[in-house]
Amino acid sequence: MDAKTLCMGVLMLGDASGYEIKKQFEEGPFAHFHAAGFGSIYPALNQLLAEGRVTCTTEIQEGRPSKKVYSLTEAGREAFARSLHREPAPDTYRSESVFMMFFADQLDAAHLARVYDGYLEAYRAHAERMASWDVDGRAKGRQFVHGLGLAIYQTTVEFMEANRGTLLTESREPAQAAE
Amino acid sequence: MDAKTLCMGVLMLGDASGYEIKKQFEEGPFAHFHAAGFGSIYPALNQLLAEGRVTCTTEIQEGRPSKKVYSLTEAGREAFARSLHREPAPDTYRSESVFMMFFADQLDAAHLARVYDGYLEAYRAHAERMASWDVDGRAKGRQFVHGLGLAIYQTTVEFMEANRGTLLTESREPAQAAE
DNA sequence: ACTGACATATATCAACGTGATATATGTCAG
DNA sequence: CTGACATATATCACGTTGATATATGTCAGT
Repeated sequence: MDAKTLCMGVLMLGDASGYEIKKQFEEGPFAHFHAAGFGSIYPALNQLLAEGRVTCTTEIQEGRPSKKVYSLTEAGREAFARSLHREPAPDTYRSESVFMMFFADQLDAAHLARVYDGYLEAYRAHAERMASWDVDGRAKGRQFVHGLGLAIYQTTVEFMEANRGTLLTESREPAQAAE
Repeated sequence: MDAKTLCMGVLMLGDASGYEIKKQFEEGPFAHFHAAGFGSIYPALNQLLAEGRVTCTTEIQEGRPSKKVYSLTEAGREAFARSLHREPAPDTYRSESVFMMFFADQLDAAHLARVYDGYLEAYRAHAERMASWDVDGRAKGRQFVHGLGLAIYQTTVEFMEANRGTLLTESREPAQAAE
């Protein structure tokens, strides 16, 4: 999915600046199944502007730098709908942490414990944050995606809590406290 | 994780050609948590060769094109161990299908059903393929990663089977047979 | 009053990876 | 003998990633 479609998707939920779009991919409803950085968002917004798919208004704020707020045009909504009807590319999932856990035998016990507990903690935080969202009254697609993401996060946390002992050799060395 | 480390990881399990390394990321034990294409594998192998981390032997085969089989050197094994002890980058997961499902309201019923069932079928196939692997006697990291991947695939399949009706409007239109 | 840490905000760029394409050998079914 | 498929290596345009630069303003500590 190209950055332009991703930006249009966020703008379908409401007007936003480049900075706010990035936050949607970090903390918002898209966070668990897609990402985007400034390096792709800003060029994408400029292209969308040149193509007439968004309009841009500079908003002067008090106590903060000004921001450029982008808004989808009718042409933008149509282009987005067309993008949604293409064939989806296969999922990609990449985890350096899991790659490391795969080679647990080659790892220092302390490093393995740090990676493991860091990973578990990150997923626990994701699961808790998602569980706290209220999706009542939202579009059914959004509710479905929320439920699916939550189920996957919870499964991961449960599996890792249940199998921690099988991977980490419970040593009494001072490698215990995760940094 | 850079392509060089990924290639070294595969070579830790045994000598392989570039083509075989790619297959490991498509069908092998790494398939569900990392990917790599020819465009990154071949340059990575050439760099590893130049750095003395692998050796290369051309194997002439009957009934098939010759292949270049790569083998880790001691320096390669050490470099790999160092890579494993760096801080892991956060996971990235990206799914165009889930992005589309998020916007279910904006989709044709036929397209939505096709995306949904295609996705479910793909995950069912992954789950079945992984369930058929025998990991007894393998390294404990490998067993752990296998169990985690399987749990996630199964959760996804179960969630999608249980919630299909909530997202797809069960119409009696001829949009039924998925292409 | 000053410092450092943090949050908001836009923008750019080298380095890297993706996905498509080219090339070549050989099998197998129709 | 044609087309589809699998094996096998290689390259390249394009887009993304992750780091860096720039700037404004708040807040807590010294």
